[in-house]
Amino acid sequence: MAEKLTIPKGYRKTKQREAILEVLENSEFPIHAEDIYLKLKEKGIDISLSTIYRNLEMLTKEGLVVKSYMMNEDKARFALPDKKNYLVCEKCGKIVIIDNCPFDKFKEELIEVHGFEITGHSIEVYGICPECQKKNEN
Amino acid sequence: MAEKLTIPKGYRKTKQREAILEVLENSEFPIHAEDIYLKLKEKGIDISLSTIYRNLEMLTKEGLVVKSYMMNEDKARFALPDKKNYLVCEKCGKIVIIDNCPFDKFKEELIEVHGFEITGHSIEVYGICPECQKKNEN
DNA sequence: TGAAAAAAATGTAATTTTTATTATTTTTTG
DNA sequence: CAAAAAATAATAAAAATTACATTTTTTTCA
Repeated sequence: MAEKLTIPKGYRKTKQREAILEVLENSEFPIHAEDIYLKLKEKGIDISLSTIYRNLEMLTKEGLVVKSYMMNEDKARFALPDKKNYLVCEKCGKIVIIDNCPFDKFKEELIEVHGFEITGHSIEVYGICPECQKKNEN
Repeated sequence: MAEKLTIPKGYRKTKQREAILEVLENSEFPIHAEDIYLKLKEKGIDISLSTIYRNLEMLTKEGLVVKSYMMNEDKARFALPDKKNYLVCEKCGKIVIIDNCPFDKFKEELIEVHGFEITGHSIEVYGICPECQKKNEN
């Protein structure tokens, strides 16, 4: 469970906004706008999909949320920044977060070679998870 | 300039298919389906957008092409696999390919920790390119 | 506390990207 | 060259996202 996030300064605290953040906090991996919509529906919170999109856009701009796309999917996923590097199983679709991100070790090298001032990154790795490997052994 | 690609076995050789591959070969970085459409229009090659999408889907499935999404864009980009790791400038949008991909060094570590059989990956790094850094010094 | 003003939320419609469909054309093969 | 298979173009349809006009909620401050 992640620590409690707060709505960025200059934005109002609303039920919907807090509810969206809560779903993202409790999610293990990047999810679609519609997943948030359905999760809130389940909880009895009535919210419109466009409100979710609008808030996700704001949260992304403010840096609280990271937007990403998964291989062969045509819709965006959203997650807190600590969940932006992940492994995806090509067979079952399982997503596993890479939490000790290997990236930092390369950062210096990249800065040197390309001169970029690096502000962020995202890594997606695809493959076959241990469970699906076992299934294929039959 | 990359080496000449061939249409995968079991598929027919058509003008359109070859033209799409040529555009991808000559492209420095991942591009949109519509970019391909416009480039071919320029060259006087008449092709329909759906043909481009259909072929990109096939080429992606066959592993000749990699599909990716860029930060804050809602449409897919396509490129040959050697161009799938890149730096994006947040200011001017410039894209620079990372060609000596640092990823391989971590592969072993990831396999050990998560047990995945890794088949591929893509890395997007965002930041500010040297030129935009200079502009901001004013 | 209670308007008035400001900001945010809503539902719907519109837009954009991508896919499916179908009739036609092109390529392959013998 | 003719038949069969595959690919294409054009169009329509579907899916994801954004824009718009209006309503609701929150804030402000007298």
